[in-house]
Amino acid sequence: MIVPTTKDLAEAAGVSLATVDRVLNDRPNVSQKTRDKVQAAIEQIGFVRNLAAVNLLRNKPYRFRFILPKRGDLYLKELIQQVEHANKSLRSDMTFADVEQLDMGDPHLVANYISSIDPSDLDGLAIMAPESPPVRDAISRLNERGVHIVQFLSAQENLEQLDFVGVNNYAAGATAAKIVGKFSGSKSGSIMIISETMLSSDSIERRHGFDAVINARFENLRPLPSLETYGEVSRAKRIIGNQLEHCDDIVGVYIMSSEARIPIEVICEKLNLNDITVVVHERTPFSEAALKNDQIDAIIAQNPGHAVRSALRILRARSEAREPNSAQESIRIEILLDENL
Amino acid sequence: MIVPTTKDLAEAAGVSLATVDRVLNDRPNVSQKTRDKVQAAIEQIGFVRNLAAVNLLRNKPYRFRFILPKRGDLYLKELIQQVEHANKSLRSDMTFADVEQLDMGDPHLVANYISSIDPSDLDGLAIMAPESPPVRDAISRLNERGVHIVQFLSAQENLEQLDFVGVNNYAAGATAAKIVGKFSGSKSGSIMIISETMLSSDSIERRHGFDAVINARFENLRPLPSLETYGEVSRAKRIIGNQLEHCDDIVGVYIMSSEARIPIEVICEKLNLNDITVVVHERTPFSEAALKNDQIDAIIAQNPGHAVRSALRILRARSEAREPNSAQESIRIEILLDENL
DNA sequence: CAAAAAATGATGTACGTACCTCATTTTTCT
DNA sequence: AGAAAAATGAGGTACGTACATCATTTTTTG
Repeated sequence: MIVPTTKDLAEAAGVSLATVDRVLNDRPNVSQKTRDKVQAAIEQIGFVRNLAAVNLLRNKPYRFRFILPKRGDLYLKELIQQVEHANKSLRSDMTFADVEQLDMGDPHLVANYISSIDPSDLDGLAIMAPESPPVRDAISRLNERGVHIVQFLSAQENLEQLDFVGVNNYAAGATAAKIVGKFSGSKSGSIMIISETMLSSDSIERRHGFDAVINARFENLRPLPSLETYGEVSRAKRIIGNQLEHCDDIVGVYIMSSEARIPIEVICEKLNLNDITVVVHERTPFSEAALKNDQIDAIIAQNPGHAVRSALRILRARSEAREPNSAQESIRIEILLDENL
Repeated sequence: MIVPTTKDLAEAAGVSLATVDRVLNDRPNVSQKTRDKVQAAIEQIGFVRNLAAVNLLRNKPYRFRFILPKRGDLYLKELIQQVEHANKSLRSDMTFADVEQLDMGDPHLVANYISSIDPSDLDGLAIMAPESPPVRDAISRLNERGVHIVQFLSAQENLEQLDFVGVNNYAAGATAAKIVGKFSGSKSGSIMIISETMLSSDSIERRHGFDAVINARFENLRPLPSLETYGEVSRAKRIIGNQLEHCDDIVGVYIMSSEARIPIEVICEKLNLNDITVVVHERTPFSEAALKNDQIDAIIAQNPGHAVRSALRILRARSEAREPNSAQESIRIEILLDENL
C-alpha cells in the first residue's frame, strides 16, 4: 500500500513541490486556479499530511501545567498520579505536564499565580479552581497572552468559550438522586446530604440536579439541608451528629464532594450504613473498599485518568491549532456498583 | 526547554553516535560496560526516543481490519461507523482500518476467510465472532503467521494469550441483575430474560452473572428461562407471547443481546413497560429513545467508539512491538440512566 | 510594448532516528 | 608476540514536511 506524499501530490496536480507547499501552508502568491487544481488533486489521490513528519519538523516541546488544590484527600492524590503518569508516557510525544498545587481558599493568590505565568514558559494550563471573579479574569488575561486553557473538572462562570473537561454536575446530581430514589424502594424518609462546601458551583449544581429528580419522581423522600464539613473531622462529627439527633428517619445519604472518606467514617459511628442507600462521588481506594463491603451502594465517578488525558489532548490540539476531537473528549458520568467495579 | 537527542546522549555517555545506536537498538558487538554507561546516561539526562522521528523513519502504513457480523441492527451500524471514523482520523498516523462483514452463522466460512488472509496485506485483525473451534484455530494460525489479533467484544475460548477488547460479560450480567433487583424494590415476581441466541459465550456468561446476583441478593425475584429470538420478529412474537400467557407476575425484563429493538417492540404490544424494570445492553438510537420515554430503565453499555479506538491502539502497539497501555485500554461496563445519558 | 507585479519552479536545509558501510582501535586467544 | 575477534568510531543516506532563497515564467498594468 502506497501512501501519497507531497511529491505525489505535486505530480498529480501538475505543479511543482513549491506550489504544493504554498497551497498546503496557505502562503501568498498562488492563483485561485492553481489552488483549486491542488485541492482537487488532494481529494483525488487522498493526500493527508504525514503527522510524524510535521511533528518532527516542528520539534517543539509542549509544556502543560495542571493547577490543582493544595488540600484534598484521595481523589486529588489520584489526579496528581495521573498527571505524573501521563507526563512519563507522553514524553516521547514531546508533551510535558506538571502539577502546581495552590491554596484555593485564597482566590487572589490563585489569580496572582496565574497572572505571574510567563507565556514563553508554558503552552497550556488546566485549571481546577473554585469559581471566583479574580481567578476568572486572570485566566482570561493569560489566555489572551497566548496560553491555552482548559477548565478542569470545575468551570468558571462566563468562560464558556474556553474548553472544559469534566462532567455536567447537574446531571451528576440527578443521577445520584435517581439511584438513591430507586434503591430506596418504597421506603419513606429523609436523605442526608453532605458536602465539603456549598460555595463551589459544582456542589450547587449537583444539589440542584439532585433535588430536581427527587422532587419530581420520589415524593416519599425528603432531602435535608446540605451539611458542610469544610474537610474537618471534628466539624463533620458535630454537624452530622447534630442532624442525626433531630432526624431519625434517614433512608439515604448523598455525599456531594469528591472526598467521601471523612463523612463516611463519621456516619459509620452512628448509623448502620448497610440498611440505607449511600451514594458518593469519585472512585478512590476508600470508596472502592466501601462499595465492596456494602457500606455504600454506588459511586458517581468521572475517571481521573480520562480527564487528565483528555485535558492534555485538548491542550495539545489547541497548541497545534487543530480542533480537538470533541466526540472523544466528553467525560462520562460513570455509575459504579459493586458489580461493575 | 531542551529535549535531549541521541547526539546529546552520545556526548553524555562519552561514546559515539554509532554506539548509542547499537545500544538503543540492541545490536551486537557492544561490551556490557558500554551498555551500562549508555543506560546510565539515558537515566541521567532523561533521554526518550522521539516518536515522530521513529515513525517517520519507519514510514509504514499499518493496515487493520475489523471482522464483524453481517447481520445485526443498530449497534452493529454504530460499530461500523466508528471504524470508518477512526480510519479517517488516523490516516495522518499511517493507520488504516476497514470492516469485513461475515455470516457468523457459518463458522467454516469465517474460518476460511481468516485462513485466506495474506499476512503481507494486513498487519492486524480485530475479530468479533462467536466462539467456535475452527474459528479459534484459524485465528491461532493467522497469528502465528505474523498478523496481530485482537478479540473484539467477544472472546474465543483458550485464546487468553491474545489481546481482548471488551467487557467482562459475567460482570455485565451481574450489573444488570443488581439494577433489576434494586429497581424492583420490594416487589416479587418473575424476570423475563431475552437473548438473540444462547449459543454464544457472551450470552451464557451474562446469564450466569445475572443469575448469581439475583439468587444471592434478591430472593423475591425469579429469573425465567432464556428466550431466544434468533433476531426474527415473528419468532420473538411467538415465544414472548407464549411466555406471557403462562406467566402473569413479570416485574422485570433483561435483554442480554446487544440489539434490543425487536424484543422491546414486541413486548411493548403486550405489556406496559412503565411499570416494570427493563434493562438492556448497548446504547443505540433506539435504546436511547426508549430510556428517555421511560420504556426501559437502564442500559448496560460498552462504548463502541472506545472499543474501536482501543482495538486500534492495541494493534498499533503490537505492530510496533510496544506494550499496550493496559490501564487505558480497559473498557468499562457503563450504566446509563435517563439522567446520565 | 515595456515595466512592474504576480505566479511558479528549482533547489537546498533541517528536524531525530535507524540502518548501513568501512576504518580504526581494543581485547582475547594461542 | 602475533593473529583473530570484538568493540568502537566516523560518516553517509533516508523518511516527509516546512520553510527559505533565487531564478524563471506568466500576467497585469500604465
